[in-house]
Amino acid sequence: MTTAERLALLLIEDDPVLGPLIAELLEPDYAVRLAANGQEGLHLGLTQPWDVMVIDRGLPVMDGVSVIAALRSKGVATPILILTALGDTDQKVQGLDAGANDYMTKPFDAGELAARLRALTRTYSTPDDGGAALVGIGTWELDPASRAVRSVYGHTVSLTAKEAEVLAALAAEPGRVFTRDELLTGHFHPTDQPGVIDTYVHHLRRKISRTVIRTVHGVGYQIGDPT
Amino acid sequence: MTTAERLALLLIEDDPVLGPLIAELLEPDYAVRLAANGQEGLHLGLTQPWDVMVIDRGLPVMDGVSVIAALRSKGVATPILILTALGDTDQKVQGLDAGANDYMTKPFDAGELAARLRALTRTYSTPDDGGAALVGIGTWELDPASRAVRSVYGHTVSLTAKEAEVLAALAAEPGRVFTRDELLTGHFHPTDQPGVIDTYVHHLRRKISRTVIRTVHGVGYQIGDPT
DNA sequence: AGGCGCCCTTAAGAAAGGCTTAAGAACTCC
DNA sequence: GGAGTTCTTAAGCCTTTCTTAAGGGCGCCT
Repeated sequence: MTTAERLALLLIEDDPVLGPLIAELLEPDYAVRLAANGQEGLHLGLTQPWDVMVIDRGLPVMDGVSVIAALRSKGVATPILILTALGDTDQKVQGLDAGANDYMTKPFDAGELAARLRALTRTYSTPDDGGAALVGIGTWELDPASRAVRSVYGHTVSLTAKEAEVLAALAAEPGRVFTRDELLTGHFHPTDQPGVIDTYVHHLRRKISRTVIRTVHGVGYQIGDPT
Repeated sequence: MTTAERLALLLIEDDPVLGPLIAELLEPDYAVRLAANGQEGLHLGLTQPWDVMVIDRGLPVMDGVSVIAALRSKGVATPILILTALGDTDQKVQGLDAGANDYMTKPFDAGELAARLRALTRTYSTPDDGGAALVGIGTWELDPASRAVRSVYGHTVSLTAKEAEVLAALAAEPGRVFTRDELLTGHFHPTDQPGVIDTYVHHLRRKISRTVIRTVHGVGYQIGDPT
């Protein structure tokens, strides 16, 4: 397989025509899961790790903005692009206020959507001299000091101490593969099982993005570009 | 984790139809507690921390304006929006005079109510020339220097010395996370336990707003968003 | 294609930390 | 000196976080 693994994308769109259409449009580049209503989408968003979400604003029963607010309040920091048929400024502000990372109005250009999604899922890390590091994921940025993941719009989602330790350790040297034991030393109790790391990696993937941390089978974990 | 947790809203409304209706309307965005009369509402308002209150003007037994006046006299500065069926100017002035921060007449537009509540609960911090910082919540402004919370309508609610010290320390550097020990040094007796801080934080939350001060689990407290 | 590890995911108990309350001490202001 | 605040402490309860473990799924190698 020469192609890199496709990113997991959660699409929440109730329109029976537009939903499958967008899904098909994105399928070549993303593993798309379509949720037809807000409740189903919220549940999927909370329980599985995703790389990015595309959410319709005008959903029946549970509004898109409410879904985003609920996800963010539960500590999910995954990048979200919100779609709407209406384009006035108030709604744009409201969507971004609720915790969206980007915003597009229908009808939209397929190329632009693809470009915006690429921007949201682009990861980069800038190692710091002090050992701390700012890790960037699309419009998100991790601040190790306050253990918070912050978007450029000012919304923050906080990590727990251990989650932040694992992420910081990996981010300190982007590209390097760490074994579980290496990630344990210095930060965790001497008695901890290497399996603890697996759990925190899972937490981080669910909270931020499925692909922030790459698994190197038989060795350990890695962050940053695998070039 | 939690940043963007839902805000706690106290709704005091005696109408058996309108009360639950408004509550349901706001539930997606707020954790709503409905009080069916002024006495119950006043008690809840005094004993628990809230982010915002919506109070009906025409309550039986204890009038909405009286409830507001009582809350303010006890040092509660939480933003209050007062609702009424009657829209003449006198009553509007009376409500605001009593200490309300905003005013709406029934029947009202759900979107407008939501917008006004957002405005009342929006927090911001503005660094002062002198190095101190002002923390704003809706139409309130907290001035750590003079230990007072002042509304644009001229009402003030005062804090105690220790409450103001904690607030001032946190507000001096918005976004920075302070440990309990850092908050103790310089201002408190050398013998004081770090747990004192917890108590004052609780006081500030009850008096002003549940979310002015954010807890960073295992580390300390933080004010404002590091924008 | 099959077997063998490794990894993912979940759930649940344990531990730690924070919240809330109440009550006595200290302080202020008449 | 007395009444009313304000300050401080501490204890119990509650929430969050940490840790372990086990089952199922998936990738890798022969």
